[in-house]
Formats: sequence, structure tokens, C-alpha cells
Amino acid sequence: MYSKKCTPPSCSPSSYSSSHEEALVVIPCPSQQGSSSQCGEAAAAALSVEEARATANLRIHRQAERRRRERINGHLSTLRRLIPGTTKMDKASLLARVIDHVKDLTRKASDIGKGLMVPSEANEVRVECDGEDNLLIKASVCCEDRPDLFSDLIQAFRALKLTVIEAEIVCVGGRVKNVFILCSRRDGEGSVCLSSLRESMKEALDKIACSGEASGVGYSGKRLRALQQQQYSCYDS
Amino acid sequence: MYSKKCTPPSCSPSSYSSSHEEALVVIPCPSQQGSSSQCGEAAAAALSVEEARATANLRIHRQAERRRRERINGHLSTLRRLIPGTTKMDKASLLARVIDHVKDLTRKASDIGKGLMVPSEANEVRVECDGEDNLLIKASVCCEDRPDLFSDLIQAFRALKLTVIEAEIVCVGGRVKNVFILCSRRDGEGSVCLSSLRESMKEALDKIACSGEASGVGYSGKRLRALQQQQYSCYDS
DNA sequence: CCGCACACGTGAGGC
DNA sequence: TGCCTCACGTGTGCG
Repeated sequence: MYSKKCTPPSCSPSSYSSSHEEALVVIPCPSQQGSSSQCGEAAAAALSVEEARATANLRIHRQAERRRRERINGHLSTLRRLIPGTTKMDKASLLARVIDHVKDLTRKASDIGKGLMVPSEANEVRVECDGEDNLLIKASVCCEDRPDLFSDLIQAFRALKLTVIEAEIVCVGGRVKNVFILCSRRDGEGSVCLSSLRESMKEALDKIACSGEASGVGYSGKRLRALQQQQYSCYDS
Repeated sequence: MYSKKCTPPSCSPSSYSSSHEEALVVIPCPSQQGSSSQCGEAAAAALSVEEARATANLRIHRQAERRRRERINGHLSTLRRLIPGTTKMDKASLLARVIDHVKDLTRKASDIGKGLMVPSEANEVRVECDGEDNLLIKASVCCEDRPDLFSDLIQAFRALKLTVIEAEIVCVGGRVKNVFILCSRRDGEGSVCLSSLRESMKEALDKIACSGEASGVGYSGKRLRALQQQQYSCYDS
């Protein structure tokens, strides 16, 4: 029940067989070929041939194990190649980072599939620092849409010295969800400074999200019903 | 100054087969301690103490190596836990699937950040079967927007006996991108049937996407410029 | 019996 | 020098 047909044949790290090659020489014992007449010798011969077979098996086993090791290490270095910054890293630590990476990507992927990309009913502002290098910041704002919302957000980011790397906009029935990937370009960067940045960001974005709340309302029930009936529309009335 | 020449490396590994707990008892051998009065013994004692230290080092090395192995295998089983369907799978194959998973998730994740969620200039219809169970189908349609586009799509899915699990709509400057997660509820399901389903889906969606092409055009350059200047808007003129 | 996969202990090399 | 990581060969259990 294991291994299936996978066995990527190309996983070999290309440098192979140069270092130690198993010589095919098998029989070091010359003792037992002439002696067919003595029974004691026969026993010895049997034992030695048995030994020879054992060593042959051992040899096969040895190189099989080596192939297995090469397969595993090949996959491991493929992983190293895939995940940036893991070159010349400990094998165990590499696996740890692979785990982190998988978890992270799974979370991201589930975000897109689930409800993240459909603007929710309630206003929502989230600011999270992505990854371990703390360079990228992800900010998402979900609120009622209005003509100058986007430029307001951009201005807020500019005031905080944040560069927009990516922006993602989804609008459904008058509500909008904006997700930004930002990059903070500051001189004395530190985790302390970063947390305060988080706070000011959240404050500013909250203000922007709520500023259009007084004017137009009443979409809630209608929009929800529209969603449930699967009659999405991007068009305002 | 213990004698203890025991534990020669040749000593069979099964000798201390008591599961694996390293007993702290070090000195079982009382063999050559009686003669303390001879000077030749001094050299032997020095040699033996050196040997003893060597074996102690070996012991430390042994259990350190074991810890390392445990760490790696721990991470490996964590990965098994994370990726569904890899229980009791070969270690190398597990790594292969981890690689696939990482590649897949990276692609998906880059999709959300890059161009997937912004309607592209050219019309585009994609149908892909997600995951290994072949139950979920992801269909994305990118085309010029029109009032009844969505209901047309829904009708097409209904005709193909597809249930909409999730829908994601992004509209920018008159163009729209719809991404659907669908579930096929059919009796005799098979990969053959599924590929034909793919074909008919693609055909139907292509028809729908192109049907509004004749009427309104000319957004292209304007929209592209708007995107580059980061002046997104969900509002039609 | 053989192929396969795993865990183990040990030698070698890098700080 | 000591600790750590790695590769290697081998013993062992499973189909």
C-alpha cells in the first residue's frame, strides 16, 4: 500500500556514482573449488558459498538503501529549492519551515475560498503582519462603498509611509472589501515600532470605514437575501 | 581507572536489546581488576581509561543522534498530519506529495495576489478540477460585463447539474471576473464522464462570455491606464 | 525467498 | 576540544 508509481526518476541531484562505486568483484574466497572429494571440505564449501550469497545480498541491500537515501535527499533539496531562504539550512529546520509554509499557504488558500473575498455584512478592519521577516503587512477593510473610499485609503497609507504592493477589490451590492499588501519603508524598523504602526493603521482605517456610514444604508437584508438566492450583481441601482 | 573493555564495537547489537533505554550502568565487567601491583598494568589502565572515555563519548553521540532522528521524524509526521491522505505512506512519497502541495498552494496563493482577482483584458474561461477526490470543480470566467451575465451562468450550471458552492465576483471598469466553486452531483461518476463535463462546461461558458462582445467595447486602454494609476472603481459611468 | 522501508549505531567533517 | 549534522552500512519486520 505504499509508494505507488510516483518515484520521480528525475529527483537525482545529478552528481551520482562518481564518488564510491561498488566494484562488481564478488568472490574473494578461492578456497573451495577443487575440493570435491572430502566431505569435511564439502561442509566448509557449503558454508562459504552461503557466506558468499550473504555478502551478495548485503551488497544489494546496501545499494538499495543508498537509492532510498538519494530519493529522500533529492526531495529534500527540491523543497529547499522551492522555499526561499532555506539553502544550507539544517535538515530538521528545513522540515520545520516546510511545515510553517504549508500551514501558512493553507490558511491563505482557505481565505480565498471561504468568505474573505465576499464583503461581509459587518464593517471589519484587520491589520496583520505577514511572514517572519515582518516586511509585508496585510490590511483588509470591509465597509459600505463610496466614491472616494479608495483614494482615502491610499492617502492614509501614504501618510504612514506605506507602499502598496498589491491591492484586491471586491464589490457586491454596494458593499466593498479591499485587501492590501503593504510594505513599510522606515528607517529604524523594530517590532515595537511595528506594533505602534499597526495601531495607527487600524485607527485610520476604522475612521475611513465608518465615515460613510451615516448617509446610505438599508442594503443589509436585501443584500443578504440576494446572496442566498445567488443573484449577485455588481450594479448599483 | 576502570577496566571495562567491554563494549567492543563487535559486540552484537542485540546484546542490550531491552527496548531502548540507555541504562546509566557503565561498568559491568570485573574481569581484570585484581592485579594492581604491576607497572605493565599502568599502561593498560591508561589505555582502558581512554577507551572508557571513548565509549562514554560514543554513548552521548548515540543518544544525540537519536534525538536528531526523533526531531526529523516528528516533523515528518506533522507533515503527514497536515496533508490529507498521506497516512501510512512511504517517507519519500510523503515528501513528494509535500512538494506537490507546496507548489500547488504557492500557485493558488499567487493567483489571489496577482492577476486572478483583477479581471484581465482578454476574455478567459478556465475549468479545473480541484483536489484528488474530483468532487469540486473550479470555473472562472473573465469577460465584458452585462446585466444578465450572472443568471446566464447560473442557468448553464443548472443545465449541467452543477451546484454552486461558492461564487466570487470582481468587477473593474466594466469588465468582470467570476470564479465559481462547483459540485457535480451525478450518478455514475467517473473520470471519463468528468472530462466530458469539463468540455461541455468550457463550451457553454465560452459562449456566454463572448455573447456580449458585439455591443460595448473600447474600455481597454482606459481601464488599463486606470489600473496602473491605482484608481480602481466599482462604479460604472 | 526477495524486495522494500525503517531505525539504529558509528565514522567523518564543520564550526 | 566537544557538539552537531550528515552519510553510510547493517539488522529487522512486513508483504
